[in-house]
Formats: sequence, C-alpha cells, structure tokens
Amino acid sequence: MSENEKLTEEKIFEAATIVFEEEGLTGARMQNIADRAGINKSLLHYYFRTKDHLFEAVFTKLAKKMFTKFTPIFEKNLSLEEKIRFFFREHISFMQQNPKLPGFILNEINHNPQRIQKLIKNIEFKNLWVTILEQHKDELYKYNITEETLPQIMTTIASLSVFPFAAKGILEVVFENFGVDFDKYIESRKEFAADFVIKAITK
Amino acid sequence: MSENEKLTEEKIFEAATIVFEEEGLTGARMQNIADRAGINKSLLHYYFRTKDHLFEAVFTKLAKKMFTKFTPIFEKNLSLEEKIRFFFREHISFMQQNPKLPGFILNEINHNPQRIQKLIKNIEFKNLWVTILEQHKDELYKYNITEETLPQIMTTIASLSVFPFAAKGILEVVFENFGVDFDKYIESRKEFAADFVIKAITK
DNA sequence: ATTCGGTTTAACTGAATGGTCAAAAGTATT
DNA sequence: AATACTTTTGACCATTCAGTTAAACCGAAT
Repeated sequence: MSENEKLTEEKIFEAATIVFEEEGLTGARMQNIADRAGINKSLLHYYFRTKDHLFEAVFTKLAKKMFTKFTPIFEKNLSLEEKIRFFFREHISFMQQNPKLPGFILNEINHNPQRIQKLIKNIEFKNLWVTILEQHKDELYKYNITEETLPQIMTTIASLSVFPFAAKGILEVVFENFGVDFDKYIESRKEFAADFVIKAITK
Repeated sequence: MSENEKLTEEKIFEAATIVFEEEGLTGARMQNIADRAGINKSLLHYYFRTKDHLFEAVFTKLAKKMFTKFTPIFEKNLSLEEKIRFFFREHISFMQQNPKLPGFILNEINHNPQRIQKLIKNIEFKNLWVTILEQHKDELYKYNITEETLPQIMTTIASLSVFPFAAKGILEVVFENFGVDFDKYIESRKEFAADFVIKAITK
C-alpha cells in the first residue's frame, strides 16, 4: 500500500535523522535506527539498500534545508540593514528548532568534503555577487564593504549565527558556571548579532 | 629502555592524533593507528589498554592545548584593544598549525558533553570575571560591555576565530567559486576580526 | 479461493574490529 | 653466562555489524 509505504519510509527517515545527527555516519547503527523506527532491520535495507544510501538521503535533505535558509536574503526587497536583521532572526530561529544540525553538517563535510560539491554545484556564485552589487550598490559604499572584504563579512555573519550551535556542548557547560541560560542567550543573540554587525560595518 | 619507550609511545600518540582528528572516535580504527605508527596492533593495547584510554589521552591533551590558548589574555598587562588584537593573532596562528583541531573538538564534545566537564572543572569562572572587571574597569565602561553583554561578546570573539576552521570543508569549496584562497583569507582574518570587534564595541 | 504484488519478519552470513595470550626478542642485572 | 625484566610480535577469540535470504504475511484483483 502506497499510503502505508510513505508512512514507513517517513518513520525510517525520522529515526535515521535523529540517530545520524546524534552519532554521525560512522557512529550510527542500522539496528539502532530500526529500533527507533519500530521496524525490523531488514526493512531498512528494503527501503534504503545500504547505510550509505540512507545516510546520503538524510544528509542531502538536511543540508539543503540548512543552506536554503541562506538564500532568500538575496531575493527580498529590503535594505542591507534590514536584510542582516532578517537573516539573524530567521536563521537562528531555524536552528533553535534544529540545534544539532549545524554541528552534524560541519562535521560530516569536514570528514568528507566532496559531499558538499554536489550540494552547491548548481549555485551560480558569480550571479550571486552581481545580484548583491546591483541591489545594494549605494549601500555597499555607505558601509565598509568591498569585493575584498565581502568574504570576511559573509563568513563573519555565518560565524555569529552558526557557531553558538556548533559549540553548544561547550557553551552550555561554560554558561552554567556563569549562571547564563543557553536558550535565553540564543534568543537575545538574534538582535545582538545584527546590532554588532551593523555597528561594525557602519563608517 | 626508557629512551625507546618514550619513542614508541610518542609514535603511537602522534599516529592516534592524526587518525582521531581525521576519523573521530567512532570512525578511527586501531589497526589504522597501529599501521601509521609502524607497530603491531597488540602494542597499542600494551601502551594504552583500550581504544577509549587512547582516545581519552589524545583528546585531553589536544583540548587542553586548545583551551589554554584562551587564557593568557587574562594575565597579560595590555589594554582591552591590545588584548583583542593579541588574541586573534595568537589563536588563529595556532589553528593555522592545527586546522583540524577545532572541528574535531567541537564534534567530540557535542557527541559526549560530559567530556568537557573534566577539562574545565578546575577553572574558576567567578574569578575570571572579577579579573576582567578589575583589570579593565574603566575600559568596560568606555566600550559597550556590561555583565549582560559579556557572554555575547566572548562567544562572538570565539566565533570569529574558530568558525572558519570548524567550517573549513565548506569554505574552501565556496571560496573556490569566488576565486578566494583559504589560506590568504585566514591570514587577513587576524586583523579583520580584531578591527571588526573593536569597531563594534566602541561607543 | 486463489493467485499475485508488495511488505515484513526471523534467521543467518561473512567481514571487520577491539581485544587477549603466550611465546619470542631484546635489554639490564648479577 | 644465567636470570629476570620489559617490549614486541603473530596467532587467535568473541562480538558487533552491515547486509542477505527465504519464507511468512497481507491486501487487492481475478
């Protein structure tokens, strides 16, 4: 039954997502995934032939989910400052709901960098830069942004948003000693990071 | 012979460091480590009884190496601005020589957060804050730093320094599309990050 | 009711892997 | 040179794990 089939596949996918995020590709066990999905291990191999197939499916979906969160900024009709604020709000909110995603993706890509090539090969980077340049010609001059500093600024923005989640395991423990609550810290980071960047790039 | 013993143990340690950094705890194979060290697999177990022992030894050493790079700032007799510049120069230089370390440590801690507790339990965080407060009382007022914003600023500084290495696998591929060289990017980041932070916190 | 497609299960396989053991090789001590 | 010790090795073991197989199950079409 196709109805049923989608259901099992969905169950497997969800279970695999949890286990892979938690244990990584090498640490994940097919038996563990099967147990979580409430099915037999053979059924895993019936739906996804090998562990690598299953991982590839899960990883691709999650990575796309993550990276597509970066792109809508280029489409919106907002000022640069508004875009920066919009990005931090949206991106951090997304990660609040998927806190293990950043660490998982960073780790798996570091471990196997070829993986990313498939994901971003269909992005036109030249166009992307041209788009920004056209949309914000005047603003780029108003701020300290040149073709030279753009990579620094882009990675800085990504840093401020992603790092707290990638380092969650450390920060939670360190914060405990300072009496800081991680969730509140994250909540206030949406605005702090935006303010910080805007302040830094304003002439 | 103790001379020889140190040598083999050192060889094992170096081999294990490379393999663990590359493959992680779960992905690393004892046979692989033995091969790289040019010794028999049994000898691994003679020096470090189990895989976990060996990992614990390697991880602890690397993590200490990493975290101690954060502390000397608190001892130096420099202005806050000088300290920030000093930190980015030193910390990024250190990671240039150990580019896989950040990703490795972040990942292993996320996977097993208890690990970090052992490492930082002997750091007195209350003292640390008092130290900063006393050393830079006037400066903290001069800049936009309060006890409220300190966690945000500390993690921001860490972000800017660590993230490019934690995301190395992604950035290298993305940069390629922009014609940017990762090593040059890192080199210029030492100054950029310092400028960026100082600009942002200056009233 | 029977056949037929897809689905699910239990039992199994073979390779990989962490770890052990007893013997060999090497070194220091007397 | 004999003894006692540590270091190194190769063969071996038990377990874990991804993946296979053949049979049972189940709902629908004939």
